[in-house]
Amino acid sequence: MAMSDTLKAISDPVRRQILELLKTKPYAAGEIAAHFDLKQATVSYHLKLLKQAGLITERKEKNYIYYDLNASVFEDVLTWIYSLGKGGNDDER
Amino acid sequence: MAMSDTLKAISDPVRRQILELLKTKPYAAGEIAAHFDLKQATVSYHLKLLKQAGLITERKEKNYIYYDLNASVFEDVLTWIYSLGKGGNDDER
DNA sequence: TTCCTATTTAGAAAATAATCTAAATAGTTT
DNA sequence: AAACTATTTAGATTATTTTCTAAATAGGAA
Repeated sequence: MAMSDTLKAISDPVRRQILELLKTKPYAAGEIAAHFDLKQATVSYHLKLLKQAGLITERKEKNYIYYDLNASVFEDVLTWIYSLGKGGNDDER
Repeated sequence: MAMSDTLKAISDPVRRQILELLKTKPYAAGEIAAHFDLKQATVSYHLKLLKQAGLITERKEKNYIYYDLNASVFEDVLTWIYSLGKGGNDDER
């Protein structure tokens, strides 16, 4: 649940795409899997990592499991990145 | 050199610590290695990845190689993270 | 030139991560 | 209950990453 998990989670392109998909609305696991050329079990594995990192939440409905984005977890990452912006570098914003 | 490389680079705790070290001033490869319980060759490998990601620059002086932080590369990452902050989430800032 | 010192590169080994197949779980519908 | 649908879990396999040892490079000092 620490920043370390967040960064690990978003270091994988598949997981980033999942987050981007969930940007607009929640999707069921199967719907998410349909977007990738991967087995459902594999996507389920990625969802588990995202969930562990706190980047998504799940909600059961019927026999579906809907996943939703939780971008608030990025706060620590943003803080860390900004902390690296010292006053000596040539061309940062 | 894309965001993908940046995120891969900072997904490793050793590399994050290296960046934190370089926050204040440039250090020679050997000085950086001294901060870790790892072989110099291993640290050199991490420096190579950070360099490839554009997160550090190098400058030769005598037979030392000084590494310096380049945090400007984070711009894309910040943009991506912010793009995930849609208007529907409960508690983001 | 020969000897140091700093660092990287090459290649192998160890550790971790991503993917697949097959089986298990769980809730729905009939 | 039995059959169906959605999804996860277990275990094996493959791929990628991290680390190490040993050798190579390169520049400075004797």
